[in-house]
Amino acid sequence: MSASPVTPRRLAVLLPLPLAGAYDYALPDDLDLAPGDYVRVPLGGRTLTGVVWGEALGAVAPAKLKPILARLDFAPFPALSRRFVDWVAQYTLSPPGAVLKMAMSVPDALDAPPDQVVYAPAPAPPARLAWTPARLRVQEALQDRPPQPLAELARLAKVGPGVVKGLAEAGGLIAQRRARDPLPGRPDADAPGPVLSADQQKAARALLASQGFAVTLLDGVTGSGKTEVYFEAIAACLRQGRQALVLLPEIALSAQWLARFEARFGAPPVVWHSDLTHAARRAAWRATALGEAKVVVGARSALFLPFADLGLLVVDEEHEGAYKQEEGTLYHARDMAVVRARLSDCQAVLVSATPAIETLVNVETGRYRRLHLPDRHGGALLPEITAIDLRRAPPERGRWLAPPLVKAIEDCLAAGEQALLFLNRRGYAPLTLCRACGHRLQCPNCSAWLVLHQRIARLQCHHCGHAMVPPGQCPACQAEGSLVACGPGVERLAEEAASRFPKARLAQMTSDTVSGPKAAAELVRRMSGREIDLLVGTQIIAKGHHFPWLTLVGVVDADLGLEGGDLRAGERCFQLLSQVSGRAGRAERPGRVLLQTWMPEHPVIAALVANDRDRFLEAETQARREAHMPPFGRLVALIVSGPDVNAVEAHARALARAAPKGEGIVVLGPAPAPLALLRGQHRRRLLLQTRRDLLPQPLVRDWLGGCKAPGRVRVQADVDPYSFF
DNA sequence: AGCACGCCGACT
DNA sequence: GTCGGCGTGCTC
Repeated sequence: MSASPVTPRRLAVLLPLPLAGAYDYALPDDLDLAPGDYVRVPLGGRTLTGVVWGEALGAVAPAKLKPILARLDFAPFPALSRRFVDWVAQYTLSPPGAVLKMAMSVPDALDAPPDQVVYAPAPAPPARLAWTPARLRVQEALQDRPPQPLAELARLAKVGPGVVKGLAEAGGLIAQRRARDPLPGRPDADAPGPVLSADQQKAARALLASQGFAVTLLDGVTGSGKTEVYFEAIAACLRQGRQALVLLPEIALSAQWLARFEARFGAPPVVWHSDLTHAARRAAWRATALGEAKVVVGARSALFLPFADLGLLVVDEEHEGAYKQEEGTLYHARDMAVVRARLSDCQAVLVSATPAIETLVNVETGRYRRLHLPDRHGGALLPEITAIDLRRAPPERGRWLAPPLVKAIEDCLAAGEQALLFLNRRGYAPLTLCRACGHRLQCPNCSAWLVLHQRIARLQCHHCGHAMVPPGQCPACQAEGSLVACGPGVERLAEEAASRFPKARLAQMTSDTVSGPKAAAELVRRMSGREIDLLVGTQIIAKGHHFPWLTLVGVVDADLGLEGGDLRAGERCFQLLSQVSGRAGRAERPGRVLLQTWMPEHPVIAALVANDRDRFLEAETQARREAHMPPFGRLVALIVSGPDVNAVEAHARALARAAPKGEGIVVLGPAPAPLALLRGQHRRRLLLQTRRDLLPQPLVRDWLGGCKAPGRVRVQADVDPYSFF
């Protein structure tokens, strides 16, 4: 008779996988573990790294239980980060492991970093070594420098990496190993920075007065110097020895922001975004987890870094739609940043010239505090905004610039100043149709038209990336040469501008022509240096660049964002056009903005022209209040998708029949989602609308739990949907 | 997320 | 008659 088996101690381990929850593992006697410890555990046939999440749930049969294999020697996953992961998971209705995966996004970050290989000149190179010109340049580059890593040495010597490797193999260089470089400098809170205006100082003092959790909206027009104000909050955080996080919507394009940061703090921050090299990601992740990174600036995913001691969060351009993650775990980084600040008991600063309605309502109800920077720093004037009524002054046929705008550009260029034309539409033409039969070229995988990109001679779908060479004949009626491009995109606009203003130096700026931070910085440099007279571009020119000689902004289709009937269409359009308008006249030269519109009386256009943001926002807020729309009510969208239309439709109807009912609960749909076909998936949408004081998550959990989807149908819940796609 | 198990087409 | 396509389901 053997002794009765001792029940092993169990722990819950969360794995960075979209599993329903943490899994239980047996704790071997020789391991001493605490919540937060990184551990290696078996799962299926493989071994994975997870995080000890707490005591086991104990529901799993003992026979299934596997042992924890080892503890990893690294700073534990912080308790606050664990609470944050759990909070985000329950709020967004996503598996906690999927949220943990965002926090553990660098697979080998926990291993000791490998040594760096650097090259030094060999003290006694072989006599018969062939000293080619390239090899001599390598030798020269090392003349009065310490040993260099491969890529850096090749760059300095202006040779390919192969030359360096070849020279090392031939015995001309010796490879040495050394610990990887620590971070490049530390931001210094007391470095001599720019002098603040009286308004800026007042706002900065108010920011610094706050202790513990608080949310502050830093509200001021473009150019009012908000960045320098929150830099002072960062300085205060640095003096306390804590870490600060700044979220930017488009980190890849923010060279100007980085330059300002370095000018204030004397060293760069740690940056975090999806385009980092693996080594840089890993270094940034480790430095953040170990508390060495004092200031991190990043895109929304930086929110999930395992900060050792986070003492401040800043969300710049807080109204930006880019903060809403639209794939995988659906979350809004601005809202989650506020949650993260509450967990850290620290301050969150939301920054915008055109705050989101949600944020302004939080100010009105006293949940957030507002600091207002009224004037443009340096006394520059706000631009004068005028609508051009296209019904009264239409452009000629086949042209898109109305006569008053053409005249304004001519005057601007004649005065030696710069102009900007804004059209938020990539490519040459948004629609191609057959003159003979009326057939429209549509994407085979999505319910969207194919957009003609003439520069690369392709028809492209902007939703799934499908591309084809423009056909010579109509695919429907085979008529030869009958296809015509309808409507303007930036490429076509640039074509018209080139023919109307042949002497102007013209440049295009779209996500198609500007591929990455270097190209963007180069274009900004040419614009600043007045090597460009007329810039034509989409969204990306709206971002906070400062061009002193830019005095005219022409918005070619101000109505573009207003169609679609989406909840936030008006607000988004107002924000975008305000931002674009803010490009004009930021120095001593006053700016002008001309908006081409078919509906000058529309509230959005009227508010822009009257420069009356508050009136617009009040009207918009009132409309939301009356419709019980966010932030006066809560929304959860359910997207039902799958390859088979009938199965999708049937399950969407089944969900509608099983919808939660009750006071303050409304379920709309199913309706075809705005893109009823996306990447070959048919989509239907349901919308749950609840009163603000009702939590929709438990309702949705029960709803979906009691209405299982058949195999080939997926249901994705989107809490607080932002765009309605 | 990976990996295995499981039913229908073109090959030795 | 088998090799293999990836659809479905499980992993403590």
